[in-house]
Amino acid sequence: MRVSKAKVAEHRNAILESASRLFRERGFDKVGVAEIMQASGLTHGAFYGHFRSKADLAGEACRDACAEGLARWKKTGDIGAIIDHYLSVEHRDAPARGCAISALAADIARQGPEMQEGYAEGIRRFIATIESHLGEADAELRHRKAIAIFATMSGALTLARGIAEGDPQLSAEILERTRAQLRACFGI
Amino acid sequence: MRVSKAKVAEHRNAILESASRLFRERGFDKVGVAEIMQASGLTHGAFYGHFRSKADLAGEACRDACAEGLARWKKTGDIGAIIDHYLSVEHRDAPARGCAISALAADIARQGPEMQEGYAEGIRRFIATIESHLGEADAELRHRKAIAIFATMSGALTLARGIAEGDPQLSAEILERTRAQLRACFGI
DNA sequence: TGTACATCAGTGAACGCGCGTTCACTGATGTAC
DNA sequence: TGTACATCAGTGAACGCGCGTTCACTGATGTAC
Repeated sequence: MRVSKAKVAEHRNAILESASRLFRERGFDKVGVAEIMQASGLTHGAFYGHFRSKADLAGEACRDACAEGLARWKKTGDIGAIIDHYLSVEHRDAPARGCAISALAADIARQGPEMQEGYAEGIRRFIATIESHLGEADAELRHRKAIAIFATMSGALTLARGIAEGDPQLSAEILERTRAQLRACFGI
Repeated sequence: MRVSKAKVAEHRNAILESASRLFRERGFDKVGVAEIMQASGLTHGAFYGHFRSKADLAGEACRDACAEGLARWKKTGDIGAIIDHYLSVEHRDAPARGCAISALAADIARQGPEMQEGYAEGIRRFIATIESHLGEADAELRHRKAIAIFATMSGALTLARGIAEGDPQLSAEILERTRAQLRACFGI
């Protein structure tokens, strides 16, 4: 049955939110259209009234998740606090509400260039945000440092997540040591 | 038709090799049993004479790929050379023959603890190998540095791979800047 | 060494399953009068 | 404002497809004599 225009917009947002959450949690391929729609309180058939395809939704959900993460970073304001949260056990265990870049990296690498472009834009913005928080005067050096910091953060998080259940001790150690090393290396 | 014992061993090795290569290239879920068997010169039906399941093969292939990478690192002997190769465009574009930790991280995170354990063991060994190449005298600090270096390397490679097609310029930049920053930071 | 037979690796058809996607239908919404 | 009708968001059955896995069969290998 037909629903009001306000409801349509609500439903679209619900689908995007569910997808953004579920994709980060389990990856594009492990989440079905039907599951996303159920999580949104709808049936699978209604999906194609909102999005052209699952891939189309993935692109939008990815962009949304990036924007959400950036907004949180910008609100925090302090690079030390950002790193501490990023490399925390809490962030490791809650990918659904965490950094999209880290959670979706592997999935994106296997998508087409179109989708990678949006993702690259996200990476650029995250790096720029780190840059804006660094005390380094030399712009060139500041850029280089920001790239390395982001690579280190996302790398450590990915490693920690990969063994969170299989070797929780090493997982926590990677997060903790990387945090300490980043602080020491960049005087944060 | 029955084949000789030597052939059986050959076939098993061929399956492991194909799987190790294909899994790193495209991930566990994007490679089918039939494709692996075809790449090994066999038909899909013969698979279950060699392995209990696809998951079973994934575990063995992952262990093999880790061992292969470690052997290469140990042969290189110089941490600067290891980093330069790891963060090269060549390595980025050849995941099939590259570091298994980086290529399989996302897949492993979604597997059971059993598989994660073998993977964690691989990470430990890679970190230990980096440690053995560092000039740092303090053991504690050496360990910390090795963890951070490995996190940085794998993180930068993952980011670079995620946007290799969508933004090749940023992709190459991430590799290059991270290389320079690692050398500067750790005096390599 | 030669022969007869049991073993078993490999083949290819078939199975059940879940997936993305389509579509005829339903009934509430929005609109024209 | 009230009514009659066109619109269209949502439903749920159905589709085709590819996947992991099973299994009856084949025929070369390995073995017992």
